[in-house]
Amino acid sequence: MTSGGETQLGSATIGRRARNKQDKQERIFHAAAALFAAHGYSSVTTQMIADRADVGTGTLFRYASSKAELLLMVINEGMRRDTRRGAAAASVGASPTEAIMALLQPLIDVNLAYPENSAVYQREILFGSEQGRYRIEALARITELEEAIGDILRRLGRTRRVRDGADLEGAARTIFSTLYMELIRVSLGREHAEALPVRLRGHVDALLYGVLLPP
Amino acid sequence: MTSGGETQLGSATIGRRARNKQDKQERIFHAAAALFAAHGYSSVTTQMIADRADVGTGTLFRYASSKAELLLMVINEGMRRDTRRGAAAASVGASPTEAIMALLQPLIDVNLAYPENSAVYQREILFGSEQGRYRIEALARITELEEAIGDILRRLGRTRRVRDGADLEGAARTIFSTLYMELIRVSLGREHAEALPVRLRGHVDALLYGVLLPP
DNA sequence: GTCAAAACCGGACCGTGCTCCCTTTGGAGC
DNA sequence: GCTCCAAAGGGAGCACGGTCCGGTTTTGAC
Repeated sequence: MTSGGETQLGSATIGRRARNKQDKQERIFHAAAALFAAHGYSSVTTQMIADRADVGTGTLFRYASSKAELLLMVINEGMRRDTRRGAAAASVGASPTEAIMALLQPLIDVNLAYPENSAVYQREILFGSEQGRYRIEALARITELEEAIGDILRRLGRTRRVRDGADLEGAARTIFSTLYMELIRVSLGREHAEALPVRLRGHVDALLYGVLLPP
Repeated sequence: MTSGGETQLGSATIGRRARNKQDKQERIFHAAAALFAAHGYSSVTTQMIADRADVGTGTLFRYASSKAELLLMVINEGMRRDTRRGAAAASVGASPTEAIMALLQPLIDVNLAYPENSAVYQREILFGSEQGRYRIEALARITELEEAIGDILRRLGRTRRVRDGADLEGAARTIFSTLYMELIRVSLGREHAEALPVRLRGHVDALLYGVLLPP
């Protein structure tokens, strides 16, 4: 290398240490993503991930505090990618029900594509250990989703009259809880996936009826 | 022993083997109940339970297929005891909301008394392994609860007129899902327990509005 | 009373997630 | 260029849940 050249281009001020770290982070991410997708959460061991990422197990747990966190890390990334699409679709959605459905589409898609991993994802979001940065990130995203539903309801409240004393926040939460439980039922194979959208629409419509006054 | 005496009184036809079995079952039950109540699920090891029940670990897993099943076994028993009370209260409950609240009281009580164990209970009901007799029993109880709520709604439908095309089954499910999620939130310490009844009533009232016609 | 079959028991053992602690690396100060 | 310390790495090992198999007890037929 020509003297000093490398310090000038690219990530100049980033030292070798930071680069190493980022590199490992990426290796771990890709190893985990590939293995989980190929074999499913329970069939993948942390040893396999460490080997594939070419790091020791000790190192692995320096980048994610548990096996579950590794899954959250991977799925969070996918959700971030797909969520923009959902939000965009929601903003042009004709009916409020459609808008809400559009928002939830990414969650539904993950469910269909990777049922086992998705079930673990839901489980960890609800019951995972308090600390854990990737769980916190997932929770934040969930909260956003809930608020987005609230937004839709509020927007709707400007066209249609809202019932006296109706609690829009509470309604958003009810919708969200219901959808979440339906999602879990499906990802556990206790309900057929095809019927999911229909059921969801039914739930949402009923709730809207309870909140809005007849036109 | 006097000849033949023991075969005549008490559990006559029950052989020594069956009696041993039942005895062990009870020892295991009480050991698990005491330890879980005293230290909380995660701090109890299967070894501790086996020791206290004075059986080997191999034997322990012959009576419950996993540690989680041991917890389900213990809590199911408590629920069975308390649930009658709830159902009785529900049938004399003035408003439908009150009736529903009365039904859920046992679940709420367990939540308050043993938050950690309760969280594990919910988790296992939702995500536990498919087989496992105690989980199946718990699921059955949950289903009963859901149907009891449906009953209350239907009973209500005889006094008040139901909206055209309203889906009472669906509504019962929405209510149940919402309440269940609120319960989980509390048992995870993410919401204050005191506010729970108020929130639940709010959810239920809103949904009833969506299903019923104004009087 | 004898004996074979069946049911049962329990502790040694295994796999897995995760941790502990020693080793290695990176880079700032001189 | 050398020193030195903090930070990152890594792998042997631990704890715990769960299984397996050899030995023992109970049962029922004769």
